[in-house]
Amino acid sequence: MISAHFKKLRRRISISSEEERGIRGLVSETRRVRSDETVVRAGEELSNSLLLIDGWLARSKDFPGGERQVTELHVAGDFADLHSFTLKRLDHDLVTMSECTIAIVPHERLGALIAAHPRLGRAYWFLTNIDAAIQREWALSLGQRSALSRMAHLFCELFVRLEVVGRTVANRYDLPLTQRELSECLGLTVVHANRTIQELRRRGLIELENRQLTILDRRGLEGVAQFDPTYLHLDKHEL
Amino acid sequence: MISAHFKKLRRRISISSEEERGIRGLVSETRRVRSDETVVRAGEELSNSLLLIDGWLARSKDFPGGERQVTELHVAGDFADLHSFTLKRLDHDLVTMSECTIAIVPHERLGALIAAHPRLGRAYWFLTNIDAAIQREWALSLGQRSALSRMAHLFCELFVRLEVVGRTVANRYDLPLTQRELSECLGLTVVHANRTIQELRRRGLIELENRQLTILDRRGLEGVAQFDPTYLHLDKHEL
DNA sequence: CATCCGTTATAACTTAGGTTAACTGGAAAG
DNA sequence: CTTTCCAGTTAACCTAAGTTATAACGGATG
Repeated sequence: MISAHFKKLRRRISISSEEERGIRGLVSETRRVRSDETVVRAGEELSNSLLLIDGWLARSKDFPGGERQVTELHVAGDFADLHSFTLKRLDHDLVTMSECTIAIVPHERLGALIAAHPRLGRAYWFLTNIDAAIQREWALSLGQRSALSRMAHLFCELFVRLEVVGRTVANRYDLPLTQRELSECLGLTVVHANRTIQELRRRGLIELENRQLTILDRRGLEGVAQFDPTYLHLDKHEL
Repeated sequence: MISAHFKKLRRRISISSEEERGIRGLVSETRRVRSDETVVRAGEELSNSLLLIDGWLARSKDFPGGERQVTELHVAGDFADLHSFTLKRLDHDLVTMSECTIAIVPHERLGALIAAHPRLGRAYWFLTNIDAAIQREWALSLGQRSALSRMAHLFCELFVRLEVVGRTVANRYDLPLTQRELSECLGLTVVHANRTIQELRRRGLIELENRQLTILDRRGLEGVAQFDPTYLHLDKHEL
C-alpha cells in the first residue's frame, strides 16, 4: 500500500523492520479523491498529514487575478504536507492533479512514532528538507532559466523522482498534467507553455501525448535543462 | 550574544529557562567574516550549522554563465543552514552579504540538545519549515509578480523579519545589499533592478540611500507587493 | 446525434524586462 | 592630487514571453 513511500525512504536511509512496522502503523485511513479537488486549504488548522499512495498532488497558491503558482508537485510515496506536522497551518493549498489515493496520517501518531524512534524524527525532518531543496531548484528555474530550459528541467526532475518509486517504464512516465497546469508550475502562460512543448518536440527531445511523456533524448533534455540531480539527495545517507 | 535568535524563537513558541540554557550551550565558537566571502560551498560535508549573530548571509546558486540566484536571505537570529543538520551537504552556497558575526553550532551538540529536549527538535524542524515557506513565497514572486511587486515584496518581508529581532528603527532598516545583489534575489538584471527602485522612489513608497531603506508608505508598499505575512508564521504556536 | 466545454494548437500583435554601452560620483589607493 | 574602481544611473535598442483571438479536436452530457 505505502510501498512507494518505503522505496523513497530506503533510497536515502536504512529502515529497520521494527521502524518499518512503526511507519506502517501511521496510516489511520485511506481516501480516494477525484481530480481537481482542493484537499487542504491554506490556513485551515490541521491534525493530519497526507501520504500520497497514488496520483498527483500540487502545492499551489492562488492570486487575486485568478493566476496560480504551483510551488511543488507530489507523486506516489510523497508526504504532501509533512510540514503541517510542525506548522499546523499551511500557507498554500493542496490540490489533486489527477484521481488520487491518499493515506491519512494523524499528527498524534507521527508524534508517537518519533518519540519511540527518534531516528525517524530526523528521517522525516530530512524529507521536508528535500522538499525545500526541490523548491529552491524551482526558484532557480523561475529566476534564471528560459521557458525551454524550465520545462525540460521539470520533465527531468519528475523522471528521476518517479523512477525512485518505480513509476517509470523505460524512458516514459504518466504525466497527468494539462498544459495549463504545467504553465502554472513554470510561471508561464498556457500559450507559451504550448510553444515550449512544441519546441522540445521539434528538437526531438520528448514526445508527449495522451498524458504520457517519453524522453527521446535524455542527454539532450538534461543538457537544455542544465539538470543536476544532486539537489534531490538520492544517495545513501547516515542519520 | 544570540539574543536575536531567542527573539525569533520566542515570537513563535515558548522556551523554558532550562531549554534556554541548552540552546545557549549550542555555540562552540564565534567567527567574524568579511563581506563577500563564501562561508559554505555547495556539496561540502558539514558537521556544523551556522547561527547568524549579526550581518547578512545569502543562500545562492551559481549558474554556468556567471549569473547567480539567491534563494533566501538571512539576518541576525537565523540559522542559515539548519537544514545541513539532516542533509549533511547543501545544494547551494552560503555567502556573506556584509561583514558577519557567525556562531558555530556543531551538529553533535544539536543532536544532544534534541535528545535531551525533544520539544526543541520540533522547534528547529519548525524553523526549517518556515525557511521553506519563505522560499515558497519567493517562488511566487519569481513566477507571478512583476518586477515592481517583487521588489516591494522583498522590502516588506525583510522589514517584518528584522522587526521581529529588533533590527528596525521606526520605518527604517539597514539594507547592506547592492543593487546587483538585490537583482540576484529577484531574478532581474541590475539595470532593471535600478529602474524598479527608481519607480518605487518616484511613487513615494520608499527611500534608499547609504544602505538604509526607509519605508515611506507601508500600506502603499504592501499594496503593490500584495504582501500578506501569514507565510512567516509569526503567531504563537503550540508544539 | 447535437451541443457543450476543456484542451491543444496557431497566428498577430504588444510589452516587460534584457542587453549593451556610456556617464557620474564617491571612496580607496598610490 | 590623480588614478582606479565600483555602485548607481540613464538611454537606445532588442527579444522572450504575454495577450488576444480563433479554430480544431474529443470526450462528456442531454
